[in-house]
Amino acid sequence: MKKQAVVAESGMKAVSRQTLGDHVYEQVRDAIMRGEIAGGTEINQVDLANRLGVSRVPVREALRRLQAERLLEANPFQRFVVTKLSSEQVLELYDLRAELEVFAALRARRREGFVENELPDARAAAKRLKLSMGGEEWLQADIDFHRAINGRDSAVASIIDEVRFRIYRYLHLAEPDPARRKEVLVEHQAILDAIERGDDAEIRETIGEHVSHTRDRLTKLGSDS
Amino acid sequence: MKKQAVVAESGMKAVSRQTLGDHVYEQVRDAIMRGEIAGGTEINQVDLANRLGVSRVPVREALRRLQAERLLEANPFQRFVVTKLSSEQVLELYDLRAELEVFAALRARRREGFVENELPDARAAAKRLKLSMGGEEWLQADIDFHRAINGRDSAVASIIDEVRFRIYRYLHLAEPDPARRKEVLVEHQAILDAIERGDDAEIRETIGEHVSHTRDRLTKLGSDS
DNA sequence: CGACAGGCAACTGTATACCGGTCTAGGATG
DNA sequence: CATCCTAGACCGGTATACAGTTGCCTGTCG
Repeated sequence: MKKQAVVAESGMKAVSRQTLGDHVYEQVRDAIMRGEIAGGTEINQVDLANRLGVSRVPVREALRRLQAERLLEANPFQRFVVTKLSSEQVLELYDLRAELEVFAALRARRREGFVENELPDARAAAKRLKLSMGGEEWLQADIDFHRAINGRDSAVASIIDEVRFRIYRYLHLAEPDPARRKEVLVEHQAILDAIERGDDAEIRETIGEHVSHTRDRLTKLGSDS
Repeated sequence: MKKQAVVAESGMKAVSRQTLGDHVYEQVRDAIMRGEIAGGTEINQVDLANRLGVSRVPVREALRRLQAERLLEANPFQRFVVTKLSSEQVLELYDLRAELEVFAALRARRREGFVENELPDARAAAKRLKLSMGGEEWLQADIDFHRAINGRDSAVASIIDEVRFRIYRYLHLAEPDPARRKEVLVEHQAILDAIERGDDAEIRETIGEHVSHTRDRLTKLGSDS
């Protein structure tokens, strides 16, 4: 337990350090997103701290952050609980995300340097998607794709991320189907083309298509918590 | 300093307790929103803890929450800094809020019980606005109005709140002008009418008007941090 | 046999003391 | 004058302690 202030010793480029709190935050967030911790689960701080080999303080800070992002709720008697979304809420957030993605894409395209920086990244992510049709990498590539067309480090992009975090584990259910994945590739390409062409209406339409298709799948998967 | 776990002794209805961390969170958040702590200001945890009469632990938790909401920025081993937004960022967030408000209003109106619950609240808030043309209460009434038409406890509403928190202190500048306030009243009434009538296009338009007017004022106020 | 009071264990929120790491202002040094 | 160095100031993190809640377990009593 004497591993205090662990500094990433990689290159001389990684300026941004990570605190233990950051680490805990990511671990828990990812576990929730992957669905490894079911909605409604209570979180035991001491247990979590032990499991991650840290003390309660960084754990609590991480949990507070997750609370602020609404991945956790504080239940009546001050216990953190993994937020459980009703299917209505999932759909609401999903629609919201669609709205935000369109908004972000339209703005990103107009930004200085988008064509030189983000667009190639989006293309690369689309390519990676094509390559990993069945693999683990698929979801990450999907995320990267959307992040690229949202315009990185814009305010909207960070909010989209937040929404994504909240619904990710429910989306999970809708995606692994190979047939659907093939469709996704086509839809992504359509979005890319639209952005490349710079046609606002077309951007709006293609993103809308993409999102509403996934939405339909979510709806079909029915209404368990 | 023996005021631990202070329970609200009001009715037997107030189930939710407030932790000291909640208190710190609100204090700091409101101070930032009111512009009492300028953007770029560094925050000293010990100092803040002393000033509020609590220990460092709840302070740190509160700051982490504010970090998650992007009212503060943190780099490890440096101080928390009050986020400073460029005028572009303010405008981006403002446009985003417009988008979100329309989205939220359209959805809220369709919801069961909206006409019976939120709509009257919106009317009441509009009335309070009319009464407090110059007063302190104005801003609170404005907030209440928007919250009501956003549909309380929807997911979108909470995100709108978050956006509002971030830009509030900049909006501040645009509003106190009496002439503008009179306009706001008219615009609010138009929104209310549109919602009451349930005409989607009109809702979209009236909210868009309202928001873009404020936006214009923000733009005119120029680009200081 | 069931209801109920008391007690105990498990947790949380908070406080306090303390440590090592990091950043920075300002003085010493060349 | 630029550069280096150093002494706080401050932060992230650990360990520990303690009060207040809650839920559960249990023994008692009707």
